[in-house]
Amino acid sequence: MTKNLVIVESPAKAKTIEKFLGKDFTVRSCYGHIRDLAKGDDAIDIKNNFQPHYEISEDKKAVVSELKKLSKEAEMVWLASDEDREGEAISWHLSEALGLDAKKTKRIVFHEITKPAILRAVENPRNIDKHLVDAQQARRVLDRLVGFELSPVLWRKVKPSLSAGRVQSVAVRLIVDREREINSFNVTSAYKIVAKFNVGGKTMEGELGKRFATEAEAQAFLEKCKGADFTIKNLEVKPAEKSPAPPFTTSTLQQEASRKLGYGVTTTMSIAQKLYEHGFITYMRTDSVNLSELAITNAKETITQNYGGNYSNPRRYTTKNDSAQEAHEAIRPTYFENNEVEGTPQEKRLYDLIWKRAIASQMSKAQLERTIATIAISTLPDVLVASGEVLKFDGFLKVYLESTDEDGDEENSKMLPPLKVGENLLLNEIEATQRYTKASARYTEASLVKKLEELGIGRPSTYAPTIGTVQKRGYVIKEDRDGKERNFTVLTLAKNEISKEVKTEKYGTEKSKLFPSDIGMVVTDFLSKHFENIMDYNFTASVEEEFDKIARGQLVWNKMIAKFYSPFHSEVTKTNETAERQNAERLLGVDPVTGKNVSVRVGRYGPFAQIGENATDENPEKPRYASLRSGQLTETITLEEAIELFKLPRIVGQYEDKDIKASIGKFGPYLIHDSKFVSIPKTDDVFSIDLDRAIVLIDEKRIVEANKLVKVFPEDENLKVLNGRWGIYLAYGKDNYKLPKGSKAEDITFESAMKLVKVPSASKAANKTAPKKVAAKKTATKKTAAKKTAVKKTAAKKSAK
DNA sequence: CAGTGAGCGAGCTTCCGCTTGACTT
Repeated sequence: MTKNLVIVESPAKAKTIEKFLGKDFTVRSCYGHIRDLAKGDDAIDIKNNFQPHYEISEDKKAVVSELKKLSKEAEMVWLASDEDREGEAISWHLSEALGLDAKKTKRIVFHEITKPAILRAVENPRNIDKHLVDAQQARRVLDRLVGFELSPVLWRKVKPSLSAGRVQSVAVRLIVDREREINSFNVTSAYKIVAKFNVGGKTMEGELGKRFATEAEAQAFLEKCKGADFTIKNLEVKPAEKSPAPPFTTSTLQQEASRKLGYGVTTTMSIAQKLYEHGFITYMRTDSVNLSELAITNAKETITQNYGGNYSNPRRYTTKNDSAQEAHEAIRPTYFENNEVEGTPQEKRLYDLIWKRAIASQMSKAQLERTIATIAISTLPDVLVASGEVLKFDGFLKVYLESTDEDGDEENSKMLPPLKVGENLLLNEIEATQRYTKASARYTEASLVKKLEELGIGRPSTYAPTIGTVQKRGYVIKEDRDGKERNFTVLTLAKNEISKEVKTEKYGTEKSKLFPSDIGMVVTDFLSKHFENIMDYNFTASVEEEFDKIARGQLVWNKMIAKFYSPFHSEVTKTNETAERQNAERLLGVDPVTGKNVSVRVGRYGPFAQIGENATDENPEKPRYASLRSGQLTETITLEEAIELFKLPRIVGQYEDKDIKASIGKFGPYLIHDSKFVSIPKTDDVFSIDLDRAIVLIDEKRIVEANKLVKVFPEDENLKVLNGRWGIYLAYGKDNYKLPKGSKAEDITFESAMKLVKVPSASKAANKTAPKKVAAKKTATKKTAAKKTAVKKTAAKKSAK
C-alpha cells in the first residue's frame, strides 16, 4: 500500500526519480498521452462549440487501469508530467480518466532530474493550469480539423490515401520550393585569380579581391602581371576568438549526427533512445540548451581534471527560439566523468558526440591570431590578399568542432610564413580558374529539421516521424544522384608565359538528399492555390501566438477555433465543388517520327509519357505509354528525354536461340531471356548495353542461382535450405525463415527445420490477414483483445525484473 | 517479384504530439 503515487511520462524517468523520493513514494509512468480524440470524423462536435470527444488510446488501456487501481489506494497522487503545453494536458487527461479527487491530487513540475529539483518540486505543488490545457486542446483540435478536412480533398482531386497537415504539408513545400529554386538557378562562371609565391621554401597564396567574368578579361589581367614585382604592402595582425556551440537539442543532435556520422534522423533518435534507457544520457527529445547546476559543476570538475583549470569556462545557455517550451534539459551525458560507455559501435559513437559537444560547451574559448597580408602589384592598382591563422590557445577545440552544411571549398586556416612590410616576393605562378556559381543545396533529413525548427514547425518528438511521413506518402524521395561533368578553363602565368588548359570537374553529386516527387509538387501547388494561409511558412507561428494567448487566459480556445474554422471550411467545400482533378499534364511537343503529340501526366501508377491522343470512338487507335524513370519529373522532362523512354523494351540480341530483351521495370533496369529476369547493375546503361555484356550478366546470374540451393528434403519438396546474401536460410514455399546463428547446412534435419517453419508461420499469417479485414468493428474488437494481452505480458515482464 | 495508364465503383485512406516496444528486410 503506497502513500504517494507519482506519475511521470517516461518509465526511465520513473526509475531514477523513485530513488530520490524514498519508500513513501511509488513512481509510475503513463507513457505519454493516454487519451486522444476519437478516431473517426465525429470526434469533434463542430456545431456544439467544437466539443472534443476523447477516448483512452487502445495501447494505453492497460496502463490506465493499473494507474487507476494505484491511485485509488494512494493517499496523494502527484501528477508530474512535463512542464509544457502537452505535459499539462497529460496531467489533465490523467485526472479525468483516473477520476482523481481534487483534494488528494497535486500537480508538480521540474525540468531537470536531480534530487534537489525533485524535492523542491514536491514542496511547491500547484493545481492543473486549465488555460494551458485549453491551449493544448486548441492545438489538437486545429490539427485534426486541418488534417481531416484537407486530406479527403486530396483523395478526390489528386489520389487516394494522400494526406495533408499543418506540419507535413509545409515540410513538403520547403522541398518543392528548393527544387524549383535549383532548377531555375542561373549558373554563371567567373575567373578567380590566385597567385602562388615562394617564401623561404614555403608556398603562400594570395587572392585577388575581384573575379573576372570572361576569359578575355582574365587573360588581360595575367598579361599585365608579366614581369611585375610583388611586394608586401601591408601586414595586419588581429586577435580573434572562437566560442563553442551550446549543448545538443534534438534538432542539433540530428544535424551533427547526420554530418559527422552520416546517420538519418530516425537512426539517431533510436540510438539516443537506447543511450537514454541505459541511463547514459539525459532525455533526447528536447528543445532546451539549458544545463542543470549539477551538470555544470560536474562538467567543470571533469574538464579541470582532464585538461586543466584554464580549459574550464562554465556557461549558461539560453534558447533563442520562440517556440521552444523547455520542459527538459539539453541532451548531455548523465555523468561527465564517463567519456565512453558500453554498447554497440553506433551507440558508442553517438555518445562520444554528445559527450564532446556538452563538455566543449563548458570549455574556454579558442584564441587565434589572424594575419592579413596585402600584396601590391607593380603594374596594376589591384592588390592580392593572403590570410593566415595561428591557434594561440586551443580551448574547446581540444575536443570538438561543430561542422557546417556547406561543403565549402574554402581552405581552412593556414599559417603564413614570417613576412615584412616592403618585402619582395618571388612569384611561382598565377592561376586564373573558372569557377561556377552554385544554387542552394538540397535538404538532407537533418537540414530540413533545422529549417522546420527555425520556422517553429513541429516538435522534437515529431521531427523524425514527420520526415518519415512525407517519404511514406511518396511526396519526397531520399536518394543519391550522380553528378554531371563539365569543363572549366584554367589560365596559368608561369615563367612569363601564359598557358591555357581545359579541365573537367564533376558537379551536382547528391548523397542522401531529399527530392520532391511529381505527386509532392502537384499536391503543394494545389494546396498553395486553394489554402494559401495553411501553406504559409508563418502559419504555425501565427497560430502559436493565439495558443499563447489562450494559455495566458486572454482568449477562449473554442472561439479561436471557430474564427479559424468558418472561412477554412467554406474554402474546403468550394474546392471540393469547383476544383478540377490534378494530373500535372503537360504537352511536350510533337514526335518527329509519327507527327503525334507527346505529353506527360501523373496516372494511377505514377508519372508517364504518352505519344498520341487517348482513344475515342472516331479514332480507336490507342496511344503508346512509357513510365518516367526515377529522378525524372513531369515538370522538367524534355521532349527528347520523353521520346528516349519509348526506345524500350529493346532486343539486345540472341543467346542460345532466344531473344534477350532490355527494359525498365518496377525494380529498375533488367534483361529478360528465356523468361528469366536479370537486373542490370547501375554501372551499365539499359539503352546501350551490348550482347556480350548481357550474356556475361545472364551467366553470372546462373552461377548464383546454381549455388543458391544448398539442401533439399525428400520428405517435402517445399522445404529448402538456400544460400543468400547473409548466409544460409530456410525457405518453405514462398516464405523465408531465419536459421539460428551458426547453423550448418549438414546439421539441419527435416524435423528441426519444420519446427522453425511452423512456429513463426502462425504469427506471420495473423499479421498478413489482419490489415486486410474489412469489417471494421469486428477487427477493432479483435485487435483490442490481442493488444491487451500483449501489454499485460510486457507489464508482467517488467515487474518481474 | 519487372506488360499497366479506362472505370459500373465497395470501402478504405487522413492530422500532430506525448511515450515505448515488437516487428522484418
